[in-house]
Amino acid sequence: MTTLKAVRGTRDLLPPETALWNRIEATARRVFARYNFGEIRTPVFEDTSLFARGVGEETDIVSKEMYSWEDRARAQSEKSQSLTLRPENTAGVVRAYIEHKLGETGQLQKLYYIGPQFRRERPQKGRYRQFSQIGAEVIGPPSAGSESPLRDAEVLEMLATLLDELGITGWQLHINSVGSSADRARYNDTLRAALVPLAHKMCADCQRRAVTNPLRVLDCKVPEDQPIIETLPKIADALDEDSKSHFAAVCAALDAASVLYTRNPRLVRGLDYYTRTTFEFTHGGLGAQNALLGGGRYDGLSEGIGGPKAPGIGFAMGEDRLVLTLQALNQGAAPPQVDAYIAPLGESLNPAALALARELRRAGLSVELGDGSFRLKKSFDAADKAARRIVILGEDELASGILTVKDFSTGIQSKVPRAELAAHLAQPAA
RNA sequence: GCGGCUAUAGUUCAGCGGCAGAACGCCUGACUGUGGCUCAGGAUGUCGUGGGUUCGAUCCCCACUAGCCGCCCCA
Repeated sequence: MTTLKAVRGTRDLLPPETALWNRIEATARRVFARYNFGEIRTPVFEDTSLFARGVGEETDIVSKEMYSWEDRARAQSEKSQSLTLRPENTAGVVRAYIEHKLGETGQLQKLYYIGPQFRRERPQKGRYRQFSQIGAEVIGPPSAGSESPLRDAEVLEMLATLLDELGITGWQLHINSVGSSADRARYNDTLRAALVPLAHKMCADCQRRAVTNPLRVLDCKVPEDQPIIETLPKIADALDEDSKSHFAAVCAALDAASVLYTRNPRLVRGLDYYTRTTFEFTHGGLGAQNALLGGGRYDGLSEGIGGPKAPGIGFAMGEDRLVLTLQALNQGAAPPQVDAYIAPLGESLNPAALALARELRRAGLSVELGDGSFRLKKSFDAADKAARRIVILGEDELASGILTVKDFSTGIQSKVPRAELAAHLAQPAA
């Protein structure tokens, strides 16, 4: 019989790494709360058409990376339905915004989520088929200020703060504006036309991109192509006046808040719904997956899936990549040390050891419980790895109520009355 | 989906067409209630899975699976 394994592109997270995941999530929740975001939890699967209409039929995500299946009809009268594991969470959040008529509140909605997403891609380090994203959306009717460049800048400033508080040093923020969807379509045509006489001088990938996806030519990393790319029309020149001034206002607000960024006129994102501001936080040391998070404004998404006008801006950060980055920065989780390790001497002391452990744990201490069958030497060995102090519980200690405690950091051994034990163990190690 | 590299002990990895190896970790003892250092001893395992070549395959060949790197694309 073949042994079962986690399926391709999925994996188990084990201690102590899970402690790092919890720290990241706790930090994100703490920062989001300071900016008055509330948590939203949407279903892990949705109607397939939500993603087809929201993310874009022609995107790679929708055309070849979704986990979709036909949910069978239970009765003759019931139609079967195509369902899909969510490949990203923005479409689900906007669907919920529409479904619950959150626009009718007249208030700006500030929502964050943390959870698994699914894409059927070739797995690589930092790219899994089930991956976790931490994201947030600011969305609402225009009267609530949802189109204001201040919202863009606030989200970016929040992200800079979040990365700082996570302990990620050396991040870079790249921002750009892709304009309205009309601007974008017009620029796409301009670029395609401009590439016609140039493409044959470029790399094979670019020759293909020039036809299939001209915007991607801007991302080319081949050194020989760079001079040609420099001569191509800039998207900034294709923007209408509103988009230009909006982008200028975003930059001005970032300057005022001293958030460092780079204007990157080549930054184009892969999802169809992005308009105006797009951005990406990157970090070296992630290989080809150098993006920690990405996002942008999506002023037409709600209407695109049948909702009211509800401009918004949001981002999604790859939690797996935050973990990799923090580990690379030597901020991975160390095995935890409990306050005390209780070593009963002899199996007859085991019941008394449990009673003592219960007493200490109820006092709020973290306690590891050994076993009376261990020789004391073995208990010391285990205790030294797991705990700051060892508490020895033998016949003498049980009878006298005076316990033997040794502090591993100082090597000092002392006798502590049971009534004072919890307080003694609560003291920080010397 | 395409191309390249890889798969051997719990972990990181050597290795060779003829008995399966090291380091670290683990277990036992020296030391009957005292860890870290030291010393002595011990167990590590379907050599990824299936087929082929061969007297004989962990090694060579093929397929599959998985991981890593790159491409596409993206968090």
